[in-house]
Amino acid sequence: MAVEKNEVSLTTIQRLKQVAQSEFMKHGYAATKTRDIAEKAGVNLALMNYHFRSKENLFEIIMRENIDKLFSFILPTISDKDTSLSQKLDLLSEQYIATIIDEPSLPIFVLTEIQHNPERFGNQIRFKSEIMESAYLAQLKQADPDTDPVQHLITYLGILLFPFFMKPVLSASGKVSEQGFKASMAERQKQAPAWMKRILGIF
Amino acid sequence: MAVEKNEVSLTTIQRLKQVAQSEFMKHGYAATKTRDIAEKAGVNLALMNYHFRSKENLFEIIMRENIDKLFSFILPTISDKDTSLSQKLDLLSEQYIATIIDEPSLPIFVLTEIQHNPERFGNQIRFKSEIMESAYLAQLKQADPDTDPVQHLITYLGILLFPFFMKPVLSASGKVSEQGFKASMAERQKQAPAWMKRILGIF
DNA sequence: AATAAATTTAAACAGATGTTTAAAACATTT
DNA sequence: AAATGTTTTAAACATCTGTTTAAATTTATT
Repeated sequence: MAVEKNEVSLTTIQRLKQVAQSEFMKHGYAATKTRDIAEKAGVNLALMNYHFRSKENLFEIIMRENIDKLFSFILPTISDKDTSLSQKLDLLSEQYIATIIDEPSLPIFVLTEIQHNPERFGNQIRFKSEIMESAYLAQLKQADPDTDPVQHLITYLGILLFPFFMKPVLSASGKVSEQGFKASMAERQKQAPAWMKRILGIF
Repeated sequence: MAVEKNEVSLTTIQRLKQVAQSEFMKHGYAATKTRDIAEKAGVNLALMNYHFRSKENLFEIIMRENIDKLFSFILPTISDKDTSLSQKLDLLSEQYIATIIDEPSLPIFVLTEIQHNPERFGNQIRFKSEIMESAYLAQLKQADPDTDPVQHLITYLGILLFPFFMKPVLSASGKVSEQGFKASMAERQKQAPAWMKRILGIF
């Protein structure tokens, strides 16, 4: 009995999760060391296993949250039957870039780890029902009946997310600063919907 | 003296490189074990170090080749001053998708490892001179003077490459087969230039 | 054929790394 | 205050993993 979720244990668990999230994102699962997580969280090494059983289990918890952050959070927007396609494109651009801008390595992290372990994480994306049968997809199909709407969905995701994949390249080549990247993403946030509307031929 | 590059050592080295390439692409650098490479190449463990000095050195060789495969191979196309922007967009779509279709995990692999080790690999992309001063970029600027041409470059790369990033997600969700993916990429190969031309407002 | 060089092998090394153990410290309940 | 449960710690364990060594084998040179 005794404690359910007291102050101390919560902050310990949260510190571990925070540091784990940061380390996993920076180095990927395999290159992240439990000792680094413990050290940077300022807790004893064995505490990680006490609270999370194993590195793998901790990782799975983190992954679940990040997959949600990358895919599931847009479900309300794309499922809304009361907004037009044009409005959805505006909203998606705004929401996606605003969400990812502060965690720019999230997309590449999630997609990399899904690729390294497809059987484990692939099915966590509620792709079939919620996305495939969304109003968004139907509206894409209506706007361009000749093209598989999934292709347009991928294209728009690419327009919104691909710059985050290229960020390390741009940064390392000394071509773009942190400031400059954020500015260019703010600009893209405004232009992306218009670009997609031109592709779809809607105005 | 003696041997320079005889039959046997070449095939051993090539087998090691082939397997290393495949293993690094599947699991990433950190999760790839030297023992796996040796075993799958059918050579003794120590031979890898004899021929390549270290796992890291072998990886760097592989990476150099893959960065070229992802970025440098388009330099002739984008530098050509005798082709129009429209022609370049056609060529890029054709070349990029044809090159990557047989190695679909190449883009995510390269960009992930650049992110994990930006100082080492980031500067290997000849971004400044060859790309920034290319005819392609000038023509993008001319077509849309109000937008940073680098942004259009990134957008088009996203349209062409992002589906490869999504492939594990689509596959794992059981929504798309290997066959289906290739077919959709063939379709995209045809449509992508038209989409980009609509974004740029050229016809 | 004899010698030298290059390649391959089996075995071991050294350090890293995820995890466990057993005890201590701390908090809660009775 | 004693007893019970929870959290934290230091240390050790067991395995994995990149690399090296020294000898054997194969290939090339003279």
